[in-house]
Amino acid sequence: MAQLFVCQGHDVIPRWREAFAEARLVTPEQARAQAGAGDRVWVTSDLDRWSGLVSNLSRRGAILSVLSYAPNSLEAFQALGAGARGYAHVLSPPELLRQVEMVVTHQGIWVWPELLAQVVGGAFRTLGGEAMLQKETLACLTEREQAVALAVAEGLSNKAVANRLAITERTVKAHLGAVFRKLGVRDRMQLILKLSHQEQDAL
Amino acid sequence: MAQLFVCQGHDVIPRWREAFAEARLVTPEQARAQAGAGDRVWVTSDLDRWSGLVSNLSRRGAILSVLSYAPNSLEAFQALGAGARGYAHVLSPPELLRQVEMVVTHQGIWVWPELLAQVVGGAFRTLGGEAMLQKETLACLTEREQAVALAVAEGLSNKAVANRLAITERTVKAHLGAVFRKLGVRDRMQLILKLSHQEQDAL
DNA sequence: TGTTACCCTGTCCATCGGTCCAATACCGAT
DNA sequence: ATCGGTATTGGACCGATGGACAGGGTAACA
Repeated sequence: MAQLFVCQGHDVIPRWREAFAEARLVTPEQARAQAGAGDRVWVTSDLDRWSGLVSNLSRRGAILSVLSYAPNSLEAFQALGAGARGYAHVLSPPELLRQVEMVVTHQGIWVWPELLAQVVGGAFRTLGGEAMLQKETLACLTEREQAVALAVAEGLSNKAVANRLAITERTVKAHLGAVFRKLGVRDRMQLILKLSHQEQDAL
Repeated sequence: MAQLFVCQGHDVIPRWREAFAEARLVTPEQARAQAGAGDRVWVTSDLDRWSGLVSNLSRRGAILSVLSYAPNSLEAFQALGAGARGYAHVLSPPELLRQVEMVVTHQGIWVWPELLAQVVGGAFRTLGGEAMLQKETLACLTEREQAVALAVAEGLSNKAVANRLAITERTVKAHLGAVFRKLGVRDRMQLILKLSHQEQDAL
């Protein structure tokens, strides 16, 4: 469970060593070579292709946090989208870094406090809008059919939907068949498109 | 620093007491009366006006987590938008509940794992960073793989893609396999979800 | 009581989808 | 000229999917 700080060496942050005595400073290349599952890896967003590094290491099971000199919401979502679980200022005090580390090691998300409101608020508005569009097409479905349709629209397999709704896979198929018939689609792929993106349903 | 579980009493979850020995079960009214700054409050989403309760208590400094019998992205955003910091299944095992508690008390966000991708993705789209991210994901594909990926993202079957591109269905499978590998997705549904929010600008 | 709608389950079967094993050919780079 | 990447196929395997057919149960309603 190594604690790795990825940087180019041009600016070593003493706060990092204060926060984690056992921290190791490594180059991006060393990080790619050494980081494994469970390692806590900290990446500064001034590195070249930092998001690629983040997604690479996070896919390998490492726990990523991104540190930025100028935190902003877009970069925050780039970080989270790439698989990072933490996003904070690069000069955060040691106590804060330890707090971030505590959160991310427990499967949590830690975002720079000033951005948290936009993160949640903005996301909620879009989801609300999408929900309105979905409501129309879902209106003609029964409650259970809607649950199945929405689960399928998330990319789940029939087995996964059955597991989530605590019913058999066969029942999922039955509901799904009804959904296809009512919405006039042929398969789950077109259902996903219909629910996730309304405007082009000329199929 | 009380640990309060808000419920109507009709279904007391023993896991809650397993997770937190000092937990107190309270009604929504009791919660409004007793909860104060620093208290950890757990609310089930089957309560009437649960989101109002959540926003009320969170404004008073309590640390809110929402527990749902059927977690879904819309409800997750409602919860986060109302000020909750945690969102999990109501039947989560005690270890998971303690993990959530650990995260939220350290200023973190904890979201039911299956919803995390959507939470991040939905919020990212809000800020208009979608097109850039999509171009980045398509950039690592060859010209032919992009054509196949985009056709599949329209909901076409392998056979239909083969007809459009004037190649064999077998070849479509080959390209598609490469696309899955490079983009780190498991099947065509994940691919659709990854690409369905852009199109129109890559051809 | 019969009807209707919804929810749940089962079996059978044809097709589709994804991955494994190959192979051939083109083209640029070393 | 050999090597690596890309594009193109083939076959085979097996799980996932969707449709057809055939039921079970509950609840509301005339």
